Amino acid sequence: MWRVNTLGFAILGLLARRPLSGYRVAQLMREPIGFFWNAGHAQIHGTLRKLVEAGWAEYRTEPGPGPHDKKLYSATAAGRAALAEWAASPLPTPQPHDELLLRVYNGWLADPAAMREMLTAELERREASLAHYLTVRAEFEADGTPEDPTTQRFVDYATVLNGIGSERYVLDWLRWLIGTLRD
Amino acid sequence: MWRVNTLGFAILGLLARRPLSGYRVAQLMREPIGFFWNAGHAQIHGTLRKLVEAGWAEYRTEPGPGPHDKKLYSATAAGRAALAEWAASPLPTPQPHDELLLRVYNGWLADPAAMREMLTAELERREASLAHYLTVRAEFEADGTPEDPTTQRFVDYATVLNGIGSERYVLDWLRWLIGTLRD
DNA sequence: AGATCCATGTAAACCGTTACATGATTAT
DNA sequence: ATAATCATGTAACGGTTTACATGGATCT
Repeated sequence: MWRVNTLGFAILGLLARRPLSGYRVAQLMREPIGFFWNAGHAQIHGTLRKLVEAGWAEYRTEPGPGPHDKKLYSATAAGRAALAEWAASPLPTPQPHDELLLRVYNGWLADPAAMREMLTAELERREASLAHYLTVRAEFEADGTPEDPTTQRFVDYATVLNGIGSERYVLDWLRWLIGTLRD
Repeated sequence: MWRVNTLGFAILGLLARRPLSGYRVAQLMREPIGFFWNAGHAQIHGTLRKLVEAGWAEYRTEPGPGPHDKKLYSATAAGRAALAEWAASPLPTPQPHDELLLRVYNGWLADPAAMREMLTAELERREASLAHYLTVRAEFEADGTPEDPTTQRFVDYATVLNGIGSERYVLDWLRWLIGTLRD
């Protein structure tokens, strides 16, 4: 039987919250989840099939638009239990892939003006991202700061706070770096 | 001809600094580069072969221990030029894969005590990592803070500062999160 | 004597991206 | 009329991991 991979748990985490079509999973994989995980629809459909084979998800069919039926997936009790155990199990050592740092590491060879341009574009992208996180945080706090770590609302809030911290430190670092590239 | 991927540039960045065997590349891919990129030796040998085919790297053979000859790779002039251009070219939108955040996102289902344990282990790992970065920074600054962005010494320093900032914000966030899991 | 380091390679399996393929419903 | 959205799938290719395979030199 298939050894469920991290993407499997990412998808199961969405199905554990509410039943979804593969198409909706792909959307959520862009918008709230996209800040820490992502996958395209081709990969998602295959993984959903494997989750069903593993007995961790099930679906009911509805007549959908287009040539294929719509499938509404949800997590089974076994799937939820496996997800709950996985969430708190020891983390594997991370294998980072940060292209920005790789660019900077090789930046001593590059034209400083071109480097400054690339970094400024990245700065602007991340300023927009921070602004978005701050809006979301404000919406959370307007309804009362979440406090119970066993609620969906709390964990959503926690990931947003992480996003804010993450963008803030990179922005500081980028501003310092761009400053060293002044002529 | 092969479209050089990000790993190709990661390896080329090491070869642009000094000639290396594939084995040494694999070592460096763990230790200083491992904080922002990584790959196993199987992938590295294949990519080195492709870099040579592309005319961006070359090697001279030396009798090595074991059944195969040792190959000392270095970047060609064309390779260096391509690397310099790539370093400052626009960044693709990043596709994050952060398992820690995925765990937290599903943590509402998990046992809070188990969650606290996993997060505490991660906290300790990252405290050690921060301590390491701080030592490296102190060594840099003892010899005078690097200031010229067109030197290897400066870009190495810049990546270490990034590491410090990155670990510090996650540590703050982890301490807050673990605090909410007190019983 | 045994473990670790240096050193390179192949093969199979799996993961991930891109392109191709179809087609109804709804909004502009 | 045209575009976007909803909806699912396959095929080909390329990237990544894991296991297998070999063997000298050096350290404990």
